[in-house]
Amino acid sequence: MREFKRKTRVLLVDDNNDHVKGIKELILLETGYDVIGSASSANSAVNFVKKYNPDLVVMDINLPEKDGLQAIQEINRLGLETKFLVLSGYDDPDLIYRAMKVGAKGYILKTMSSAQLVHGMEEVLNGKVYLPAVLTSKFFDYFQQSFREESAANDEENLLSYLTSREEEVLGLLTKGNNYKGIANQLFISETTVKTHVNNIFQKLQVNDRTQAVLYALNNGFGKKIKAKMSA
Amino acid sequence: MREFKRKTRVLLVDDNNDHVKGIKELILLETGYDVIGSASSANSAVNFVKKYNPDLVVMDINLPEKDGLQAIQEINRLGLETKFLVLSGYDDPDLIYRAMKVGAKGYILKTMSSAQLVHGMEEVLNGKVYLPAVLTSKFFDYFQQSFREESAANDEENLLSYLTSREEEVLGLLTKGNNYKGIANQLFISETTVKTHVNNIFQKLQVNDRTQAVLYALNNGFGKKIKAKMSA
DNA sequence: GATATTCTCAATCTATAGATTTAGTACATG
DNA sequence: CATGTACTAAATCTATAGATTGAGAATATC
Repeated sequence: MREFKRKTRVLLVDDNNDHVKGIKELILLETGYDVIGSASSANSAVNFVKKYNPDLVVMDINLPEKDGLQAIQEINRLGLETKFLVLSGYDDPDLIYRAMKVGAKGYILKTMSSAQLVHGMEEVLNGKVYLPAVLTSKFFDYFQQSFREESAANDEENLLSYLTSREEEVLGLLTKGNNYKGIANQLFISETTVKTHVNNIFQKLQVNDRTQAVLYALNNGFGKKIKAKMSA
Repeated sequence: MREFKRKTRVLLVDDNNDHVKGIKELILLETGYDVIGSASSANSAVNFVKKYNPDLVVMDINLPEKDGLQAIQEINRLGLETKFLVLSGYDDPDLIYRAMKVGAKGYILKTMSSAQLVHGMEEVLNGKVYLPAVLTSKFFDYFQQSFREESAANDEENLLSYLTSREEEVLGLLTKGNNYKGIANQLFISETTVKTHVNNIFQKLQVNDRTQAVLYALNNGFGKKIKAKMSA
């Protein structure tokens, strides 16, 4: 049986033409890869993928106008098998987190070696996630921090705990976008009573209007429950 | 200056006594480690940490009654510097995800080599996250899946995309709880102009008031966009 | 150079939100 | 049974939100 492997079709996305050239040359040194195009904006990247369905997109995420993460998200919604390897100049935990969140399969820095880039491409194409150890640590710093803050916010002094059950009920309807009349109808009480409750809620949450009350509620775990699962 | 490095104090948590013995012997083969105790339940692990404040906890998460993840969470709330390396028999993406979520710094399988265990311990103690490539992939499978489901619901036609950049700016301030006056002051425009923008926002988002607009924004990914940074 | 969009603002009007005071009922607790 | 709290409600008032119309300036598009 003859060895006949279709070349991997790659799209490069970067708004800097020199970068595109450099990376392209680098990739073409490897057998098995074809750079079938390049794009310098998120929109053109999306259009290119729609037309030519590359196997892999190597992309910078710092693009003019719309950023690369949005492009990844849009393309992923198309339901294709496109893999994304982010090639970024930044190692912010926040950026890494958001890239992985929207569905990137790998993230490497422009300062990393070309061997690492090629290795990352291979891993990603094999269905794995490629995130160098340094970046993995940064990702988890951010990931775990977000949960620490969440549980810290729930602790401390949560003003929501001072609400009576009726007030909680009213606040719940506020967070659904109801006005006084809507709440009154749903709770079978008068509009003035609702106003009284809402005013008391404002006092307790130390806010001035319903929008702030709703924001306080959402930011402080109102309505959130811990889903406890049994472990194996 | 004399080389004098304090030994790393390790707590082992596993409900199987044979496992504890085996791991303990393994660790003690390494210089620099002291196994200062072992626990066979989540509660006794928590109590042990409170009393003896180990540097590292190597733990199985499959424990009777309360599971190891809860123990990690409880201990992390104490505000100590305790590092956790999960040593599990299972490689479920869900388990890995939850372990990392509650603050584990590493996760390795019992089937992995002792060299890998020791390496993981070192990495974790150095403040890094240790997650073997196979498990990293599993973690991200789960992680990304959870967002795919979320964005599938939010997607379809996102009305936020019809907003002009100025309207986005105004909506951003609305989601901070500002009233007309506050927005006008911050954008250096008149209050009536703000009202015009807000009205246009309502039209485009098909809502009736600011609370609904804010809720729509928050539920449809507003603000989850990249804060554009200058590229190198 | 005509057209469309965006951003700006005023003026005016109505509707709703929010503040405040007072008060009746119910219920629990000491 | 006196006291405190939660829930209900009315009345009244002010402040803010929101709808609508019209219009000038800037910029981009064709």
